[in-house]
Amino acid sequence: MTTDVTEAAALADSIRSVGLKVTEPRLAVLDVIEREPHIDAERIFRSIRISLPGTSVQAVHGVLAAFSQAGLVRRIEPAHSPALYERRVDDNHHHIVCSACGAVEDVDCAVGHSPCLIPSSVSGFQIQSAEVNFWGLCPNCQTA
Amino acid sequence: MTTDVTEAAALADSIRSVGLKVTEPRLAVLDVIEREPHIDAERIFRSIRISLPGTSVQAVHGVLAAFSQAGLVRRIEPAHSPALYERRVDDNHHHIVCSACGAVEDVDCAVGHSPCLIPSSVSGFQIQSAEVNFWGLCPNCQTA
DNA sequence: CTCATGTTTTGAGTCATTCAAAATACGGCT
DNA sequence: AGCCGTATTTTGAATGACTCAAAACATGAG
Repeated sequence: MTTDVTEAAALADSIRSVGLKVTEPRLAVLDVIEREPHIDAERIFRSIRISLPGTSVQAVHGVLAAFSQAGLVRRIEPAHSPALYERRVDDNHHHIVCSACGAVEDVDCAVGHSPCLIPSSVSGFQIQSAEVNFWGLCPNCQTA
Repeated sequence: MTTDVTEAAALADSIRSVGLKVTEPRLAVLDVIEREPHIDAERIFRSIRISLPGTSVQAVHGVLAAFSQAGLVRRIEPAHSPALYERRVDDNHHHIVCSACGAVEDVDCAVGHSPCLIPSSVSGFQIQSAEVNFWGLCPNCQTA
């Protein structure tokens, strides 16, 4: 549950490496995201408030905004869900969401790197990125 | 700007065909979505309030909820945008959004019907649908 | 150790949407 | 053609997720 010293140092290093100051709230937030990917701001807040009694949800949003902008975490926004955050940031992977319980898992695209991500007609658009979300039932919800 | 009689009748028919009652607000909303796809609730409201002075945004949301549930319109929720509505509902097409101005265009997947939409590993999920959003710059925003 | 600047706190406000109760209108039936 | 039950809209309030702003505070460069 608790982070050991070397782990904390690693987190601090990643924060410093993107040019941000290392603070308690930032360490705590990054730690939670690392431990539980695809988590939303509210749940991050509930997770860190035990060790950081003075924190607020707004503070968490502030930290997350800084992290996202710095490229330290990725923010995903599946339909019908608040924004979720994860640390896998450099590979363009996608997600599968359980339409029943909301569980989220990472998915690598089947056809290689980004093949079907070059659509036939783009109406003159200059494509920058693609976002793919699968919807389905997770193993648990299939039986229930 | 105004809908002629046969057009109105066609709209009424599609509404009836999904088992919903035909009302002024519903006709107006469906008409606007047909005329301007990828429009949000607020803009639909502003568009119909001229001919329907008594309407409210909540009413529009009500109509849209009924339409979506009945499968008459499709609701899409791109990141950083309110929900958008469109009438193309039976083909699984995707969208490209301008990251500068928010313009949205339809996109058919390049590799056929839904090829890369079968991811390699699905963690035991039973896939129901896939949602693909491209992000880029529209022709206008490329020059500016 | 000190201080400027970056962060967090605190509190309020916004946007998109939903909920609930009362008023109203659609359309099947006579 | 008119009536009535029920679906729909109106009206008003409330929610969830997030943003904004000012004041208090902490980090880390010097």
